[in-house]
Amino acid sequence: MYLLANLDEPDPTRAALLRSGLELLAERGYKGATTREIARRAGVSEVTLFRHYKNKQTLLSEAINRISPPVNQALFVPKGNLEADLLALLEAISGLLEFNKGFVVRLLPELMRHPELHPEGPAAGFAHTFAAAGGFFQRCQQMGLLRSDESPQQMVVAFVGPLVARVLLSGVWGLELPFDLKAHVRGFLEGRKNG
Amino acid sequence: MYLLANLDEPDPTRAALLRSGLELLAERGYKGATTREIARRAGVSEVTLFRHYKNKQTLLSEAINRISPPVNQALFVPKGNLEADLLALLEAISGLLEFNKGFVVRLLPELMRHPELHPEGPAAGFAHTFAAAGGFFQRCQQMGLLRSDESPQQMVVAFVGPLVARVLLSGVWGLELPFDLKAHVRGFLEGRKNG
DNA sequence: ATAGGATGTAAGTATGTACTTACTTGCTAA
DNA sequence: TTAGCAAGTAAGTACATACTTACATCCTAT
Repeated sequence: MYLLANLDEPDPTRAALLRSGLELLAERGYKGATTREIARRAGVSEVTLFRHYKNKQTLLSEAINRISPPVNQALFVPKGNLEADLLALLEAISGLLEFNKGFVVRLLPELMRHPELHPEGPAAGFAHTFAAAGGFFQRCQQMGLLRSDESPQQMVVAFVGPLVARVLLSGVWGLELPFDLKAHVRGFLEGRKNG
Repeated sequence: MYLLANLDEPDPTRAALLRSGLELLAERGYKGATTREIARRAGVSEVTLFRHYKNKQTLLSEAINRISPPVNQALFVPKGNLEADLLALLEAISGLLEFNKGFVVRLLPELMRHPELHPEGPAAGFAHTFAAAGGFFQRCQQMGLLRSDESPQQMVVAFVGPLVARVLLSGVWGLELPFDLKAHVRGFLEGRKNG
């Protein structure tokens, strides 16, 4: 069960197939996600899978195009206390990444290998979330809370990037690095705040 | 041809097999890296592959355990001008990541999926490089150049993490974010330097 | 010259996988 | 009660893959 997989499919059979297809794609890759196992994990027969989707690629492609990361939009609006706002944002993203770490790290590269699975370009959900974070920093700059000698996008990378790196290092090499969110906010902020 | 794949194998047939095995593992995943294609790309017959390695897993496992990232060790010693030292370090790591980005992003998750390929734990090369970067920051703290309210490891993550994240975002979603190394050093340093 | 070692070619085995066809079962709506 | 729809079971097809066996060829060192 992954937070990122918010699939929105009323038919329970199709929903189960989409979900298990996505899980297996992340766990075992495109070739490793066999139709037999997708069906088994969804609790239906393999024949039923092929009655609902004309082939494996169609099923997985549909599942991927329905992913959307549920980040609370309110967090992208600065409320005044910058340090508190940043910490809340960082905690939300960190929690989401932590909860979905296996999923994120394994699924994304599989999508790189199989562009035919997302022909409409980068999944809309991710691009949107990223843009929202950029908007947050831009607003902080306009309000004079942050200096403007770095682009908002660069700030997103500098602020959130370490979390992504940590997920990778932990997932791949088992390197569980201590990382204190408050200290990161402090270091980030002291190097960028105005006045 | 990847910088990260510094395989050190004198026998040319074995070297070619290790290299093409590693490339295909990154490009197509474990299942997608077929012995037929590994042999073809190495310029030998499939039978020769099995004469040198008892099976596919042994070949790929050996290839993985020989990877070592060639980072110049001298860069991990602070020379005095902290801003210049950090920039040099960041540029070296950034260049290495950029040059190998497809490789890094695709190979690492494949290793997560197949722990049997690196049974001895995290590949020595990576762990060593990471520890060296931690040592750099620790020395800076001892010399009084950086504050000590963050651990050296946390500093590594905050400093290098954004580069890793950028490689991921660019490779997976095609999001080419501008990222100015000098500005990152400045922001990082201003939030952490002493005095 | 020749023996040994590394390689190639041809063929084959066993298995797994995507996908199909034919027939049966059970639930639901008229 | 019954027609129809969604699902299951059983079996099979066609193909790819990991790995093997048997035999021929070439190059090199003695």
